[in-house]
Amino acid sequence: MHRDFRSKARIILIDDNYEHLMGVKELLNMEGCFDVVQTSTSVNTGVNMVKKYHPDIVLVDMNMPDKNGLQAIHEIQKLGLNTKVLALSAYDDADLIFRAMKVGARGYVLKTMASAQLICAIEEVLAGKIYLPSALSLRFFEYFQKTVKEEENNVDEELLSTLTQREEEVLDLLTQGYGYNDVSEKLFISTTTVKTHVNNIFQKLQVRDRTQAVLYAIRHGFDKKRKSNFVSI
Amino acid sequence: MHRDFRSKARIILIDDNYEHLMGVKELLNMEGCFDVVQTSTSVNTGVNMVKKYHPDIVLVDMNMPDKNGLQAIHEIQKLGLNTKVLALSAYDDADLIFRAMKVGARGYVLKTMASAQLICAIEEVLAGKIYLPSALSLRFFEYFQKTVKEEENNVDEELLSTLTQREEEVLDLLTQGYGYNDVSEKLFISTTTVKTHVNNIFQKLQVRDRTQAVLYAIRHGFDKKRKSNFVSI
DNA sequence: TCTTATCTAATCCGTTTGGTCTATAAAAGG
DNA sequence: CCTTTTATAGACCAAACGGATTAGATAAGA
Repeated sequence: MHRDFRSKARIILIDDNYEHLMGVKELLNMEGCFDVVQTSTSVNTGVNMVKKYHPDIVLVDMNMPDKNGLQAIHEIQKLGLNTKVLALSAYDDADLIFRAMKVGARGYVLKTMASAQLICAIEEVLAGKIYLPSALSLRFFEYFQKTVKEEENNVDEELLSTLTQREEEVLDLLTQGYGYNDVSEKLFISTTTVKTHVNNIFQKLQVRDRTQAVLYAIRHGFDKKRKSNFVSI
Repeated sequence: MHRDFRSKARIILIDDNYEHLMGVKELLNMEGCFDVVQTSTSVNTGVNMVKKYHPDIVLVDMNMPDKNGLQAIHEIQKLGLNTKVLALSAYDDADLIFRAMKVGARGYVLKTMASAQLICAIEEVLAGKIYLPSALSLRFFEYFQKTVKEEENNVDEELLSTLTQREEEVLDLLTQGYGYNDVSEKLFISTTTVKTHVNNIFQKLQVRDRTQAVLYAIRHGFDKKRKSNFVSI
C-alpha cells in the first residue's frame, strides 16, 4: 500500500520444501525488482520473520504438513500489517483455494505454472490487486456458489415473511440464545406472551421447537436481513 | 459449454433501461460474432425468454427496481441450462457483486467501462471463465473475507475440540434440529445417555441449553468440519 | 497393574418448554 | 360500524429439558 516503488519489493518465502524454496528465491532475486529478505521452511519461524521484517509480500506454500499454510496465512493476517500474502500450491484443490482466500490470501498460484506467471502474480498483488488464474477463479466461484449459497427456495422465504414485527423481534432474540424468560425481560412482556408469540412462530415456520426455529431462521438468513437493506436473495 | 463456435453466440439482454438496452444491443450486433436474439425490460419476460431460447449468455442489469437483477440471475440458474450469466451494473457495490456471484453470475461488468471491456467479458465468460475486473475482484474478496469469515478466535475452537467423538456426533444431530429422543433413536442409545452427553457438551462449551449449544456449533463452523478433512481454519 | 477417559445408563427433582384454549384491547382496513 | 390482525396474558397440562449424582463396562495409557 505504502510501498516505496523506487526500492525493491521485500519478500519472505515460507515453504517446507527446501529445494523449491531456494529455486523460487533465486528466480526472484534474478528479477531486478525483488529482494527476498528471508526464507523459512517452517510456519512458526516464518510468521515470526514476517512480524519482524514487515515484508511487502509473503509467499506461502499450501502443501505443508504440521500447522499447514492456511494457519500461516491466518496468523500473518492477524498481525494487522499491510503485508500481502500470495498462496503457492501444487494442487488446484477448490476447498484449499477457497479457504486460502477466506483467511486473506490475495492470490493463488500453482507451482506447475510458468515462472513468468509467478512474477506476474507478485506484481499484481503488490499493486493491490487480486491474482487468481482463470482456471482457479472458476474453481473458486463454483465452490463458492455451492458453499455460500443462502436462502434457497422462495417458498421458505415467504414463511419467514409471514412473521409479524413482534414475532420477528422474539425470533431475533431466540437466535441470540435467549430463553423465554430472557426474552420476556428484554421485551418487557410476560413470559406467557412470549410463549404465545413463539407458538405462532412455530406454526408459521412449521417447526416444533425453539432450536428448530432458530436453525430455520439462521439457515434462511434471517439474522442477515437485519443488517442488509437490500432485496433478499 | 457445448456451444458451436462456428456460429454466433446467442445473447439475451435484460435491462429495464430501454436506451441502454438498445445501445448494448447495437454494440453487440456490430461485432460479427454475437447475435442478440431477444431483449427484455422486465425480469419476468426476460427469464421466460431464456427458458424458451436457451441462449449462450444473458446480460442482466443489476439496477432494476421491482424484483431486481439478483432474482433474475437466481431464476435463470434454477432453470439448469448451461446458459451463462453476466451481471451489468452502474455501481461497484461490494454487496451487490458478492450476491450476484453467489447466485451464479459468471462475471460482473460496470456500465461505465469501455465497450471493449464488455466484449472481452462476454468472450471470457463464453469460454467458461470468470470475468471480474481487478478493481471489482478486490472489492469482492475484501467483502468475502469480512462476510464469510469463520471460527475467528482460537480459544473458542479449543472448546469445540475438547468434545469427544460421541459428543460431536450428538452435537451434530442437535444442529440438525433433533431433540433428545430423536438422537437417542438415531444413535441407538438411551435418552438418559443422550442427556449425559449433552450436559457434558454444555459444560465444555459453556452454554446452558440446547439452542445455545447449536448456535455455538454453527457460529464456529462445527457443521462444516464434518465434510472437510482439512485442517480447520 | 492402576489410573484415566469414554460411553453407557439410571434416579430424582425442578425448570423450561410446548399445546391448547380463552380473552381483552388497540389498531388497521373495509 | 364491523371485521381482521396484532399484541397482550391468563390457566392448565403434558412433555421435554437441565442439574446433580452415582455407577458399571471398556479401552487406552502410564
